[in-house]
Amino acid sequence: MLNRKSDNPTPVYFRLQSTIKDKIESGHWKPGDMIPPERIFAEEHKLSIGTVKKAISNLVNEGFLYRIQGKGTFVTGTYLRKDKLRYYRCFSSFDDNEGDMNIKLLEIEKTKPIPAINRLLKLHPKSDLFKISRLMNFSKGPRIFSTSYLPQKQFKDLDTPLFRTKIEKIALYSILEESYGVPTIYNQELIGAEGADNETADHLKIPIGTPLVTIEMLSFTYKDRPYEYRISYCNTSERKLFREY
Amino acid sequence: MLNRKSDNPTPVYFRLQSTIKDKIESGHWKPGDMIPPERIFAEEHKLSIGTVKKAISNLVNEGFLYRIQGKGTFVTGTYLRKDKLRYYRCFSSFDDNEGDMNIKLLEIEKTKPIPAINRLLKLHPKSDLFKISRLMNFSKGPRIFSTSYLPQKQFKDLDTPLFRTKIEKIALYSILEESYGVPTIYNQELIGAEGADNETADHLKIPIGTPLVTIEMLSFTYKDRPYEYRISYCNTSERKLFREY
DNA sequence: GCTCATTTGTTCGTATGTATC
DNA sequence: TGATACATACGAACAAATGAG
Repeated sequence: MLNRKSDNPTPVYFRLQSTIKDKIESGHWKPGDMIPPERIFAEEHKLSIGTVKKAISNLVNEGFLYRIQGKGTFVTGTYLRKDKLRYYRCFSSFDDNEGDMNIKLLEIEKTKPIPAINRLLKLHPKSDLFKISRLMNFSKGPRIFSTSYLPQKQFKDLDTPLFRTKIEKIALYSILEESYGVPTIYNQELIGAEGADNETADHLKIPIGTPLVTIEMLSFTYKDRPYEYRISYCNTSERKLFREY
Repeated sequence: MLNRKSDNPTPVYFRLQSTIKDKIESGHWKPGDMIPPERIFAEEHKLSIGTVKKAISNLVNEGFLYRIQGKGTFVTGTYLRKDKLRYYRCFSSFDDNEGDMNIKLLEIEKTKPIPAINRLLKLHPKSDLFKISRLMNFSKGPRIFSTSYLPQKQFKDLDTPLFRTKIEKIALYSILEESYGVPTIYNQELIGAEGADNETADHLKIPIGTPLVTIEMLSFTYKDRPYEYRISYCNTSERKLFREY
């Protein structure tokens, strides 16, 4: 079955990796699921245990799986990649501690397509969107005003009361993963600075024109599929945005 | 020598990893150097080749080494980690191409200690610094004004004419690695927004008060030792700063 | 262009240790 | 305690790339 020679120079362990990754990306195995033990893979594909170990440990390194000795091998969800993926943390200096944050949902509504955003999300030009506006508060008041756009078709029912209450308590990416099986694999960002406009100044309780950091974020799930476009306006007068890489 | 049992539960391959890493971090093997072949490690430490392979491939995954089939195993320099470490790229939109950049050296001089910076660089409060000011130009003019501070003691002769000409042609981190054996392992950043002050506005040829992205960066080499503090002011009106993670 | 020694890459298989339930 | 699952370690055989001669 999975055998070398013939005319395919791809290593066996690599092809096994691909078949496992496919089952994850197709949703056959979901975040948190236990996949079959190494022994089973070895028997089914007539491979040595070492080759199976290599395939799995590569997927562990790539972040798709994690292993617990004595228990099994499991599919990684976003929450486990969080260290790498978590959005900006807020610090007042390099040696500061991170501040606490809470989220207020301002609005969640269905909107008509927005050409530039539909294009970024690789959607049909006529696909409708969800628009979610939120305010992030730190100790001394509102600091980040963000608006997210998601495909309506992919995330039905996101505007029901159930989700509205969840959104203030659980990170948006957790909801999308748990309820829709869409884990976050990576993000892209464009960062700029702008003076606060009327609406943003109002939300953040600052004078119009105050310099803000703008972060446009595009989030991707399996197979490089974008699923959220977000633009955030950050008041960094008290706390700046921290990143390590 | 490297043997299990006794009363040390640490895996053998892990201890071999540590001894190799030590030789790299102490400068015994420098970026670009070839380390001894697997066979030698196996013989010297009386280990099987598989165990040596595991230790080395872990260090490859951690980014300390890279291997070329048929040639050998080599110590990684910053230039090979560049994909992960390179500073912000400039894009006008998510699907844009990266713009070209050139660097102009404004000034390189010796300065007295600056308490806040000496503390961040973990230097003695009386250690003198180098101050390097540069201007990054993109197609449509100057866009980033940055000032770096480095320990004078660690980077002697950085203000000689030889380095002055190099700094405009080669990235600063390459110079520090090649001439002083200081590769970059990771960076920390604090990001904020500010209105341009007098001096910065002058350099970037923009009105005073124009919103700019400020990036404070702390660069680390082996063993979590900071070696550079840099503050950059970025005019993002044409091109924003791009990151993927 | 070819051969050969060297070095890493792949795959196999076995035995034993250790964590979980 | 036993069954199960992953972890460590050993070692052999062959493949594939590199570079020197």
